[in-house]
Amino acid sequence: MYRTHNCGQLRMEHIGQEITLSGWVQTNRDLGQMSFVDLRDRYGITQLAFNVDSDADLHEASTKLRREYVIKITGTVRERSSKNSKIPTGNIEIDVTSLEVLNEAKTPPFTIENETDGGEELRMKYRYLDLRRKPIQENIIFRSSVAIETRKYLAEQDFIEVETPVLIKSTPEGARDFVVPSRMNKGQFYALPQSPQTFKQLLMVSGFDKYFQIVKCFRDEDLRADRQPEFTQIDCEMSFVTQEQILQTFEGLTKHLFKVCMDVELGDFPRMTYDEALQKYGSDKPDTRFGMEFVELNEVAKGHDFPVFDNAELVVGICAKGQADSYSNKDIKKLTEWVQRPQVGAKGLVYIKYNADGSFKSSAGKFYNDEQLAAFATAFGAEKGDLMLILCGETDKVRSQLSDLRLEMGDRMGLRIQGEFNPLWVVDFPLLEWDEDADRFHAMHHPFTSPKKEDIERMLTGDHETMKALRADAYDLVMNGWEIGGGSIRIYDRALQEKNFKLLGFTDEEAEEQFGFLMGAFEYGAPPHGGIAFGFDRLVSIMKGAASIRDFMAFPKNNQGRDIMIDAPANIDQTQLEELTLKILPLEK
RNA sequence: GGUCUGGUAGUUCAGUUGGUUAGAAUACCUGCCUGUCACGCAGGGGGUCGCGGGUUCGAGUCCCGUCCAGACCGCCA
Repeated sequence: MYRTHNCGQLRMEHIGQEITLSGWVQTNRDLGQMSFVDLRDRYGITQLAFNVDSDADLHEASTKLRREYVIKITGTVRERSSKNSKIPTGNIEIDVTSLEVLNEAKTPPFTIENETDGGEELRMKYRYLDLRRKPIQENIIFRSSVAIETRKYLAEQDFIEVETPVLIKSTPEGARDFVVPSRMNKGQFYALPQSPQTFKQLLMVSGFDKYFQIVKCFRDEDLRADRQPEFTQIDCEMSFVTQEQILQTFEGLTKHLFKVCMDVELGDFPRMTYDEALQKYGSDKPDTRFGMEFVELNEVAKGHDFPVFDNAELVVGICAKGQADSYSNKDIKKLTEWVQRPQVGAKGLVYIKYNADGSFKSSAGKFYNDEQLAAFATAFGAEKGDLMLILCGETDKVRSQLSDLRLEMGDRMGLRIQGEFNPLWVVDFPLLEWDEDADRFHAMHHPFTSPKKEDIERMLTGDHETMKALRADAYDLVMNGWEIGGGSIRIYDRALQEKNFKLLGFTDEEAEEQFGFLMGAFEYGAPPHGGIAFGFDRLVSIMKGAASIRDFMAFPKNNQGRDIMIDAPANIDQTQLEELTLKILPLEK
């Protein structure tokens, strides 16, 4: 037998018992006549004690133990003479009577400790060693608990978990597909799903009523800290439901997960329309842990011969409470340069300081007297000591730029507090988005999203401008500035789906070829239905306050989409290529 | 496709205006040490300064190219 207990288990109540433990050597402290070895497994660390007086050979053997050796020991639990309050097993130690080295280990390339000295790349190459580290193990174990609780919660609500296929068909809409060549059907390709969207809708047609799946999805796009080419979704679909019922169900799931996995009680989630989110925060995924809401200033700003404002479509700003004194001219200059970086892209930044003595100072002071600057302050609701920051330009662009600035100021002012969770539902998304470059509409959510009931008639008959104004029962769950998930009420009528494809630039033939199976299914009694999908990796990392999802995936890929541990992707040999009737073209230089 | 930052000992990093034999910490090895728990003390080994080219009497340092990594923009219905 390898073990009677694990390394995190033994306490004072076990004193006197003979036990067997197996695990990894964390450290070895050799004091000459005696030595202490920390034995580690995923449950904890237990101290092993060896003494030359009780067994000289055994003590000698213990000094030969190196980091990460796998050993098995038998011994007696005894009280420590000097206790260690830092670890749960710190009151006891094992008086070892037998020691077996199960496997030796090379010196690891980085230290396997909570605070490792290893860099990102090295840790990824030796991910199996990185995963021995407690913080990473805790992340993976936490992820598992969230998955298990999700299944429990949804199963209790009569959801059925159905696996949908991974080898499916490529469609040009949306993200790039990963494709898989077919050997039996030469020259043809499967695609890996970007989501199980059409299959879950077909399951609704089949009458499964409430479906969920914790499922891998694939997108062949560039990576980010929060974006991986393969990722996991909690994917759901329900029949005979309203948007309200879906929101209730998944607000319930979210609250349950925070309660059970985090012991955090979330209050009811506020609702905000898409338009309101953009107007107040310049983003459809606002971080509502802090206010600093946008104030639109066209009325006070325009008509004072300040051409920058006069020529702008929208003048809009934020008020940074109490920051007037914190920003010198030099700081303002730096902040201006910050908003002018290409990532933000603002042309400039206008500030108004409402000084403690009641005076005003502004970069636009030439154009506005104190009374007019006071009108700005009134619009902002600013008080003495506040710093007003104003951008202007095209509405869409300036909102996005000010959103970046707002988040930056939130960071600087310490308003984006770790461990605070502010969820909200953003609702009433537009159905379609006009793409100037492609000269056609894009689906804001996806092409299966239904317009709101009251908009259906307008969609079937309306003109171009009408289409831009169509709203959908589409919704996102947002938390702390991150989109956790999104969904919609779907189209379940063939004619409406055909109309939608047409608006999105599909010919009838393309629509039939790519999604004929779905529209065909709509003709055989499709129920009204809708659903939602949560980004599981993101949800888990947000719950733990981490920015990167990689630490919550056992084996993530790097920036270039490579798995540097197994060195994938890789070439395949000529035989495989021939079997698949594939030929690799020379790479362009 | 683009922007920025970085690449020096096993590892994390420092390295001044271009100038002697490239350093620190940690890890590793050896010795000493009977209550350590980031044990301590003494000693030791360890370097293609990512790679290629150039400037120079002389390059870790400057220039050009290239590779790799990370963050971001584009992209992600």
